[in-house]
Amino acid sequence: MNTALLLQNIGNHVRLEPAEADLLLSLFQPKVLKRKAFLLRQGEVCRSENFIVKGCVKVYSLDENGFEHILMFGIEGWWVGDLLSFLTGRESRYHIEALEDTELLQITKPDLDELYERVPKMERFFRILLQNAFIAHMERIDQSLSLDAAGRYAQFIRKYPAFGQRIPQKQIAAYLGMTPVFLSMLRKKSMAG
Amino acid sequence: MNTALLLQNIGNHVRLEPAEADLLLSLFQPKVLKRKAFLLRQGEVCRSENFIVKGCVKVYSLDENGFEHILMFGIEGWWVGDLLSFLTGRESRYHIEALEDTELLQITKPDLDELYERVPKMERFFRILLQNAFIAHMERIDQSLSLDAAGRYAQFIRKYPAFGQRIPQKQIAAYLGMTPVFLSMLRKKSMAG
DNA sequence: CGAAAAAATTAAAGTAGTTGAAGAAATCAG
DNA sequence: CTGATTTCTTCAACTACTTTAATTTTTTCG
Repeated sequence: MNTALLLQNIGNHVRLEPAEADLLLSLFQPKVLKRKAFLLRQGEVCRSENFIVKGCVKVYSLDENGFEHILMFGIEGWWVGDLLSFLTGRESRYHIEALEDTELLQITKPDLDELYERVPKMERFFRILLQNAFIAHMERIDQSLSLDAAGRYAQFIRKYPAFGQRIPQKQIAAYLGMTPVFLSMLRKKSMAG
Repeated sequence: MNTALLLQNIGNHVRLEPAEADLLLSLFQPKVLKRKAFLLRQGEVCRSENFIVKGCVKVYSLDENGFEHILMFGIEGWWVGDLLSFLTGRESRYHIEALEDTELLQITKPDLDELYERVPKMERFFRILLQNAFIAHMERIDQSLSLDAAGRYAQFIRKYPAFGQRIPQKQIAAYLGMTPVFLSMLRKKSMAG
């Protein structure tokens, strides 16, 4: 599996010695998911943090009517998991499912703790990761409060142009908080206007 | 100013030696805000992380129509700021304004960096803080996707019963993403039902 | 490739939430 | 304490978005 992408991702924020990089890689396990396979199911405990080497996943909850609400997508170079479950050992509320055949590198909590012990600067790396995720979530909340459906779609396409191509509209609607029918109507309108 | 609350808040997550606690307190500055005074304005750089000793603030953005969208409230024992601006030095998109007369303890970025150097376990403390904030935001996004206005209000009251007493309905509406008029109508209906 | 499943489009009817306006109640500042 | 300001309530008209359902287009995978 392509471990270079992981090292490059980490290298964006902290500088690792070769020996540290070797140690780090030894603590990650590769995992392959077929399209529609689950990395995590609601009710399970999330036992790993997961770096996406290839492919695409969605993190979502299911409400009592069986509707999906997508919290995030992840593609190559992104990290996914359920942090609350991972850290506390509680059951996750979320499903994580592959939208395409996907390759991951996984690290378990004991191994991550060992990594923090032996390569303390990795604590900094994960703090930065978390900061970025936090900021992205804050912006998303702001947008969900300030923008109507058309505005949220426009922002989404501007911010993640690649996703527009790659992810079915139905899923994008479940991420943006609108029905696929309405999204289709918006797109038609914006073509015309 | 009541510094015990800050030490207690930190003590929930990391154990400090007396000397470390003294050093830490020496790096925080007290600040007092009158009701309606600003801790931060849109366009300014957020120069401090702020621990609320007493009082209540709101973090909000203003849209082009002049409507407020509240990202979070903060009361005694909470931390507020604009992390993106604080970390990157970019201009903030948010206002932070006191809803009541408020007392804060502030730490600047240089002083926080010094604190990390001299008391490394504080890096862990802020990571935990960030994790909790991240998880709370994730839950809020999930709710904004899954719940209608009535459900969001019910959840808010359940999760933050104190806020229901203390914060004007108008502001709660701006936090929950609905109009004050509609919130008033919901409340009337739920009294009856 | 070809049959079957999933996704996208369109249209019409329905509903949750908004807007504007006006009076009543609560809170604030001098 | 009092006048001024802000907040809350109520109502009726309006609109952004949903729902249902039928048809077409695209994608999947054996």
